Amino acid sequence: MASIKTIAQLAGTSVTTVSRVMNNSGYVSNELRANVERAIATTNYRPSTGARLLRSGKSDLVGILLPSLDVQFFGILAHTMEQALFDLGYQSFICSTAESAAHEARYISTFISRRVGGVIAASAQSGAAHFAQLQDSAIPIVAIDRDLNGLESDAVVIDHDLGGRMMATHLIDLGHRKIAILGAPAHSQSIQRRLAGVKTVFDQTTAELSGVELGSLHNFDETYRLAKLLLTAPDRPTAIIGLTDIAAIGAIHAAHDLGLSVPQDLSIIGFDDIPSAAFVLPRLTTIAQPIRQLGRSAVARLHRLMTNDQNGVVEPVPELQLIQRETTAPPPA
Amino acid sequence: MASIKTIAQLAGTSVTTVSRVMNNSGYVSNELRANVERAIATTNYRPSTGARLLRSGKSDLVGILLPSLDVQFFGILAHTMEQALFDLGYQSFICSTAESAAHEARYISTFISRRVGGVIAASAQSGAAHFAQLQDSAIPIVAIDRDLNGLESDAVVIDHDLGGRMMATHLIDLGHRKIAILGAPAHSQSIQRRLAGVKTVFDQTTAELSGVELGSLHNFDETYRLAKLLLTAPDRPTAIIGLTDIAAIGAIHAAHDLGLSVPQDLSIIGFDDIPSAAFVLPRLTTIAQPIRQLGRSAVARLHRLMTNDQNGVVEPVPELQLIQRETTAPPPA
DNA sequence: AAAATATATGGTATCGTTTTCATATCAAAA
DNA sequence: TTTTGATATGAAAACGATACCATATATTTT
Repeated sequence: MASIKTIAQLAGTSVTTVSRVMNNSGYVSNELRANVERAIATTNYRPSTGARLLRSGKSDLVGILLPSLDVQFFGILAHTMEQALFDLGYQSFICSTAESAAHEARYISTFISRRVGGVIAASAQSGAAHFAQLQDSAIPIVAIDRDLNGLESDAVVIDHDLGGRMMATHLIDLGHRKIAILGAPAHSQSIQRRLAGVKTVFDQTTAELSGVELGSLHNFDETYRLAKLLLTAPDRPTAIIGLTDIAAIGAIHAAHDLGLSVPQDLSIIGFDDIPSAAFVLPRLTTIAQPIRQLGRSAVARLHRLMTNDQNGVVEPVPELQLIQRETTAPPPA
Repeated sequence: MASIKTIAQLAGTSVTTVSRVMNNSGYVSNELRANVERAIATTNYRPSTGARLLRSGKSDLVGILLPSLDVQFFGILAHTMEQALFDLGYQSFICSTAESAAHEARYISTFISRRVGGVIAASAQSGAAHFAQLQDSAIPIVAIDRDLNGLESDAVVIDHDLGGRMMATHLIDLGHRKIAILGAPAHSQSIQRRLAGVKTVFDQTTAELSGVELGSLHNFDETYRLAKLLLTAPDRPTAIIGLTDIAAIGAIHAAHDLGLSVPQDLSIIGFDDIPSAAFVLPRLTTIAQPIRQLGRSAVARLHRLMTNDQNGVVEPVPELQLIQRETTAPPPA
């Protein structure tokens, strides 16, 4: 592989000059500059990031830690953040932990090894021990979607509790009095917060919580199964709150297969507004998380931390929005 | 930041010994090993990947180049490949080009700078000029989903032409004679190949191609609009071939909004089998791409190239499968 | 007892960059 | 004519790690 020495020889000059050409620093005559550029072009030489980092100590790499990429929510998040970082001149190092603590630990180790300049993380793990290492290494961290337990750090998190209240309020306002809750994964911080929000509302009204089913796995099959449980119980609810869109979609299918019409016999509301929410028929009423704004906001915060920029506006945490589509209506008379 | 020297001092030994402890090579007494390990633990020191690479020349980094991550197909692909690479001990450097040639060029430059050991790429661009640079740098490349134009390289690509034939055959076997085609994005290599496959079948039967609409953007709104065009034309087709699931879902919605029942009035078939395909009601009949197998197969090939392993079985290119769900039936009498 | 081998440790060159320092020429200012 | 500053160039040190070489002692084999 060609190195800066190769280029220097080819251009008949010193490595110092080559470095100057590449970094546009100092003085270089037009002649030598041309020679160097020609040499670079013919060898398609690229300076080694490793050596560069080693010498200069400056890193433009940002670690992005997500629980997965095949869940669309995180796919969109990763995509948005990488675009935003790219535009700011950073490189993204995207990692998917597959919800495993071991993977997460290994990746954080890698972040330190690669001397990343900053980290954006949505940790699946409750313990934040690994993240303390980052903090000890003076690497700025921004938490996204869920905050890092017991770690003081910047966090870009939507108000899940409010989201829960919005779902409950919408259904109660429509006249529902027997409402069930369905969600997954039970261990997730955001799920628990939405659940808490929902319960807050119930505590203040006469509406009845007619069942809660929380699955451990966040997928269609699991939520579909639990939805059937909810819908075949005695004194069936007139509405279901899906703590995620996947759960709500599972409920739609369960209702469909049980011969129930949505929203005539049963109202269903979801949370997230993933693309599939608009694809199902009837189209799902849901609370939209501003995923892309969330990502951009996290990037902006990290950028501020990395550049030590004190001034400038603090980006507001993006707001939730009720997207009223076709799966909610007043309860049957 | 702590370096190997810091550890050596702390442990009262030389950098050589520290290196030996970290790499489990050579001889180290239990006492010194313990000292070193203690020093590492207290500083949470991690060896610099850059320096390591510089000295040893060995890279465990694999570049993954994809057109996007917010399209679920690529999200799943990225996720699977990263898991497979992780298990083999590689690090993944996932990049999303946002379908832009400029991004792609910059990323390939980055790959060379970071001295990646190999690349897996689904290029959005037709010109493969950038990839030639990789090849010149002796970096092994595996193309996935679409092959690299004019570049001799290993490719893991499903048989899109066959996929097209499977869709057409299924509908014709059901008795359809007036069939329209809907797809996007028009410039995509895979879309064109599926289209060609469909047409092959039409050339050999009396079935009539009653319309072809190709959008430039691959999203719901665009395909929904085109589907309406197809369905409001005189002599409406009895079936629509969606070249992607998104297109097929657009068609389902168009039919629904036009008061047509699927599959009684109109049959619809898709391609990909993304999760949403099973979420829509009626559930979409489609040709499943074995996305995860595709990813694993690409990783296996790259691994073989990187280790120069000649023996071992060559992974078969994964096969397509017709998933018969609820959107296809014989045409109305 | 001598030779060979296993165990243990450290010094130093080296990888590819950037940075600092040194030096030289030339033009403009004093 | 001497000073000053801009322009131009290169030699050498440094970054953090590994690899090679040298050295020393302990243990085993001849």
